[in-house]
Amino acid sequence: MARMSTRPAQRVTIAHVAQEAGVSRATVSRVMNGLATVDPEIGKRVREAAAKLNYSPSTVARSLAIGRTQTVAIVVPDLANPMFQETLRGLSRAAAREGYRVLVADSIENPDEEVILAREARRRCDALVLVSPRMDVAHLGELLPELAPVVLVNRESPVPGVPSLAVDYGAGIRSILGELARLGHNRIAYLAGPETSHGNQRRLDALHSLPASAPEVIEIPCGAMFEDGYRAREAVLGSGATAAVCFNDLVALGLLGALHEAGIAVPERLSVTGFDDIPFARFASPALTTVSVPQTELGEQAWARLWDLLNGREPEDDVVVTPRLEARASSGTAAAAATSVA
Amino acid sequence: MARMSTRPAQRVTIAHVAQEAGVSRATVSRVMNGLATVDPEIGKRVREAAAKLNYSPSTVARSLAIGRTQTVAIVVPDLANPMFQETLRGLSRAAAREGYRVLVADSIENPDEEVILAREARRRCDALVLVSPRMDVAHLGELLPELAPVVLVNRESPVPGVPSLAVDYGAGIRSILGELARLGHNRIAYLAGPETSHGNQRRLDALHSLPASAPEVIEIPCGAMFEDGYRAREAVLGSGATAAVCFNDLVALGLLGALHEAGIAVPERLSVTGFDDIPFARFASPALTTVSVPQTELGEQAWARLWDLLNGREPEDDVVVTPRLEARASSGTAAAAATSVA
DNA sequence: GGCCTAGAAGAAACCGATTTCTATCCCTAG
DNA sequence: CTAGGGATAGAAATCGGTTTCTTCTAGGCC
Repeated sequence: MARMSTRPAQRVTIAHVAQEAGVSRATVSRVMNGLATVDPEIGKRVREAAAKLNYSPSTVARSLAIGRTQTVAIVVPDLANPMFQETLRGLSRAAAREGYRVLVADSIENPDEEVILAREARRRCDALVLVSPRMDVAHLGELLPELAPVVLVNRESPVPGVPSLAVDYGAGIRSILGELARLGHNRIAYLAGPETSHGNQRRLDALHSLPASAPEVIEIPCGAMFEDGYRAREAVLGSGATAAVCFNDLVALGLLGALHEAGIAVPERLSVTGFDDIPFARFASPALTTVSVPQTELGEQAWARLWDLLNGREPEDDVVVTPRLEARASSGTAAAAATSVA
Repeated sequence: MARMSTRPAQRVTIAHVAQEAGVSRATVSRVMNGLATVDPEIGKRVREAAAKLNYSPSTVARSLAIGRTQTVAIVVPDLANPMFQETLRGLSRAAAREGYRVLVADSIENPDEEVILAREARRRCDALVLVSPRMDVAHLGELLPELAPVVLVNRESPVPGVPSLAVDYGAGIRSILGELARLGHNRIAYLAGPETSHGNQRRLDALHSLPASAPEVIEIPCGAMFEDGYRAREAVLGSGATAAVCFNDLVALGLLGALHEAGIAVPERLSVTGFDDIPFARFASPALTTVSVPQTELGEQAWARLWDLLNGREPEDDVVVTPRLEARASSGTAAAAATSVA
């Protein structure tokens, strides 16, 4: 049987080591944790016994005894999204420096599942990071206290004492629109994100409260993924807009791909902008004009807040990140684009 | 104190619920797990007590008692790499269907750290997935038995009984070279990946064992990331090659970006190919010619193997995926490109 | 009506660590 | 010479569940 060769030996516990070394379990524990003063001779004997038996302590038993798992969970709406991957990475690397590990839970854009997942994930871990929760504010307000310690990313906290690292989506949208206005665009298409997305709501709020002098904005329902942007080409072209402001970079890149296939010059006939500044944005051709959200850093900041909370310290103040405009080649002056209007 | 509002109430244990319902802890456990036959009246009382106290069982204690954590770990060399993100996603979603969660560990391309991480991660979880381990084959062979149940992704297993999901990198490279040869290229640059990457070794092996009729290959040290490809432009142009075969899609896209900035036409003056077919490849402009590795599916397959192992079943046979050529717009016929040679 | 059995719930052991409490030993100081 | 004190290591309680074993009750059958 091939499997036999890989079957691990019967688990070695602290009791086995204690017996082998001829000491009590307490002493083994002390030696393994380098605690108290233990006779060097005994310490040596214990370590040798542990090595001989290839002992490795049970993390689960240890967690139960000390009341900590040294693990935090992160709940994201969609693991396929580069933004959430960045947050995960930032969190994971920052937490690792403190010896903590990260458990991931992917709600697959399902707000109900999200609530269940968050509860369940929290029970397994010492703390929780909720990224862009899709649940409505009522659920969120109800849930947060029982999830504490918890940190919100990409959304404001409705509960005092729950730190949040938010992004000023409105400012981001306004800086993009400002840039496009400067370039002479006065008819702009907005490719909207998922309706459940809090970030999309904020972008829409910003669009709806623009001064009268701002460019006209046509809203086109779209989505959050490549494919959504790719499929939106005709809707955008049909709108007569000279620029397309996309919900995020993925949508923008999808649209760019579709435009390229149709031989439509960017930015000559249509300017395209994204949101987030994912790593690919800079390397797209044409390089994508977008606003940068330092998502990796938000992941690291989330860890810093959690670490404060876990140590009973008052966490640092909430942060509202203002995205920075990254004007690149995919946006240009609104020129003869009007010819595409009927 | 703002923090007070978020401090969770003293943990509610099964003993509290038992007392509240006036039954034993054993009965509460039976009710919570829907086991055995419990008097409906008592069941109701227990459930009410649990609800009233807002009881949620300790996963840690439960794990210790039943000897399972319902968690698996995945160790990747670099969380920033879309390929590994895909594997993670496939694994996470497949495991979730069985009620399992995933712990991530990022070795940041450090083979020593990788060994430590793998051991540590395994202790916390029921099983382990090692993705593209960078450690040498001796370490790997030594480590795998003690990590079992474990599954390898992107690398063959040197230990019988440890399932592996490998990619036939050689076949991938050969199909790319075949396509380029067909297009008339006879001087090709290979932008090599990290030296510790097993996948890179395999690609090199394939390149070194080509028939004499194959195109000439110039090897250029590069890397695995965007930036590496971006920086490689001059080396590629200086080599006089008419096509650049890149270690992976990231490198290819970085190179494409650099070429675009320099106004060098792709594929007219230089054909560029990638490896992996990450989601962005199709949407790049020009769309990237590459070979597809179904990494999400490998993640799902990894879960299937682990699930078999966890249930004492013989896992399905190892898989060696042959990447499929995706000929797109970034490769074309080798034409007047020879003019770039001195 | 009495005996046997099945079923339901409690008591207690267990999972594998940590940690408090206690007992012992040895050394020093009065 | 003995009481006090500090250092070590063992015994036992604890963490919060699960599960085996035991007890008790009630129902069925002769």
